[in-house]
Amino acid sequence: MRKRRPTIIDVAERAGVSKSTAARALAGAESILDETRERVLAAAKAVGYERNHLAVGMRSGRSGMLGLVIPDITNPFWADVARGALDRAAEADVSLLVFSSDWDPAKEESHLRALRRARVDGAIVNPVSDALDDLDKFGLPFVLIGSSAERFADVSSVGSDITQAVELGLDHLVSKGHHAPTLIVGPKSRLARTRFLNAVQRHSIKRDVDPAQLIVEDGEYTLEGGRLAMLRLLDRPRLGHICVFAANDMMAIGAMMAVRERGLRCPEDVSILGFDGIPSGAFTFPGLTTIAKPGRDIGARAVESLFDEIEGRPEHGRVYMPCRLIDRASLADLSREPRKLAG
Amino acid sequence: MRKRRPTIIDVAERAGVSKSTAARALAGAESILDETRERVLAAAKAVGYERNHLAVGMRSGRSGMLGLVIPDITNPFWADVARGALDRAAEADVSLLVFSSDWDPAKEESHLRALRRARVDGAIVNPVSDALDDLDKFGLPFVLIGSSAERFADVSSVGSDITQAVELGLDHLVSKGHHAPTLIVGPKSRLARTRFLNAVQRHSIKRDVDPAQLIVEDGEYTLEGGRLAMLRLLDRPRLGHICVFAANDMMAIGAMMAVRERGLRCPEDVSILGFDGIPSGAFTFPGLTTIAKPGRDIGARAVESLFDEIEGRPEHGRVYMPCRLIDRASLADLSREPRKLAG
DNA sequence: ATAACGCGTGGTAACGTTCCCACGAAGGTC
DNA sequence: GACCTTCGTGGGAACGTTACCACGCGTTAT
Repeated sequence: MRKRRPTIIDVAERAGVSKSTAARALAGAESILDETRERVLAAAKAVGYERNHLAVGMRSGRSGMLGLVIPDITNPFWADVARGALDRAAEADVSLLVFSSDWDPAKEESHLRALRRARVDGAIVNPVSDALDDLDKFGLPFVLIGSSAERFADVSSVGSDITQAVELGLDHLVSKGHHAPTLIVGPKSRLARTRFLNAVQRHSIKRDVDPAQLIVEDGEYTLEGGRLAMLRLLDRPRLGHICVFAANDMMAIGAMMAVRERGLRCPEDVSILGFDGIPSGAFTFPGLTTIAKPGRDIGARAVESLFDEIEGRPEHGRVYMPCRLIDRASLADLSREPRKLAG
Repeated sequence: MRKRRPTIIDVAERAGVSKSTAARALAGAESILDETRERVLAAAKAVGYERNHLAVGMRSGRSGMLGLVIPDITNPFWADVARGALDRAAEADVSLLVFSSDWDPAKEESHLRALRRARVDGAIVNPVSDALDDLDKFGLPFVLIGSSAERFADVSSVGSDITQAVELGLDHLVSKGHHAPTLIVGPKSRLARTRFLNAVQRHSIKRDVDPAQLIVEDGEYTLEGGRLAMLRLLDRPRLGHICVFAANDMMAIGAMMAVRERGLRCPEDVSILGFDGIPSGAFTFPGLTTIAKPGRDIGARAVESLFDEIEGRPEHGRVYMPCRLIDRASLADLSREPRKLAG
């Protein structure tokens, strides 16, 4: 038997004032007698009053809720993004409605509609569907996350700084004596592949290495995709120590497994650099050296951009957050002890 | 410039009926002329009408939203739980407000209050604070998750079946020739430790092994905790192959690292069985054999129990979901090839 | 002395929905 | 033909909040 929740009218009656006055006191307005305010506040505490956000949202047009639509909360990167968004939202006393789209355009659209029905004040989305080009007509302030956001011209977005990340990785590789890494990248259709490849090529030119001499293997962005790509790579004629820069930690770990499968050793025979910074990289043997995307910061920043968007401060910009290197043990140091090349 | 969203009145006007009739048509009531209904539906589609859930919630007292408060969405187990809850809720066209408590009672309480203000219909919580004993007075239907839920007598809860899980693990150990595993468990204060220990002891007696002869090490539920415990274990006088049953995958992986650190090998010198089923276990070398908790099922089931609770079908039960064994490579098979014991 | 003003407060409408009641027309029963 | 029922529809209230306007009182300026 759940009893009725106290409303502002209950508070007003108990304090012996009108509900307008009670509302003013609760809202902390200034044109009110101190004594009255205190009486109202005391009454509110006494009856256990708690503001009904549904009613507030209805009256003010602001629900105090934000939507978050990401592919899979189970994926460590997206969990990290969610965590950042959650924390930043909680700070601002805003609730987050979370949905997982599973990379399924149909689910994405249905979740977006659910968000609109729930009257969220705005939404943070990792867009999977191209069909969202009518995003501005959707009637919601949006902030997009990820490189796929670049398809949408006029919408704010937050992502990781691929260029900086690749530069960081390549510089680190050079410092360890690896000058022209083999690349394991994603499938042809994906925008992220192009972004990654472009960044590597641009940086290679700066370092005076011909991008054309870079070996590239591709595969799905999965453990198996990385494993298969590595296996193909190991089937090629070899000329000594192999250094692999994978576009994704899962692929990097898959590559590591392929190396072991072939009776080779990492980092002695093959050096591997990953990209993502998933926690699992700390548990592989050897530990995976990788470039970590700032998932948490991205999530937090997305919430902030969304606030701007909602307040009508449309800076409409793309924000790229810097990545950082996690140096573990999957890279051989060829610079110090120039070992004899196997092959 | 965002324009006003169409309301049911806009629909009614366009269809040339009253808003009552429009509401009836939209709700799919039966006492209405087919022709009228179709006219209203067409009008709704034409103006792009979408029901305002805030208003519905306010009128009906049901917001169509559920709360989920878990320690950390970044923790793979909790992410899995969240995913299950998210999917089940989406199926029922219900939205989920997600919060992370970070094992902090203050945050937990503040989030719970936020949930109440948002007028969610119910909440799923992994209780961290003991101070929640006035849970029934809180004014929200609750379903609790995890073994800590047992402190609360009259509240429904969902968790994993520790007894069954331990039995599964112990049986598997026996089938591989390990009869009295060493236990690495959590710190003394934790309820989960007792549950785990009890289950092991009960099952040992059934198998005619004296629980008193079981070696127990404890530590924090972390990588480092497991590593330290294993190190202590390896410092003891050894008598051959060591078999470890860790109460937690992170500890198991930490133990694996300690083994490598001491120049020993897993599974040749030390067998390790984990408990949790986190994805990282697939990437260790060797792959971690472990018992997987059904996080996703737990989340889904919690949502279902919460629906029951809300509908006033208070079965008020504890549900224990079965775990399953993931057999990878961290266990030596002592039964087939009885190897010479090192020591 | 009167007008003008500021302050604290109360009354009321509005947000969008659903539910209950009432009304008119049509059909059936005596 | 007068009554009752059924059906389709319209009118209005209510959910809890906030914004706006108006009122009465005391103070200050003319």
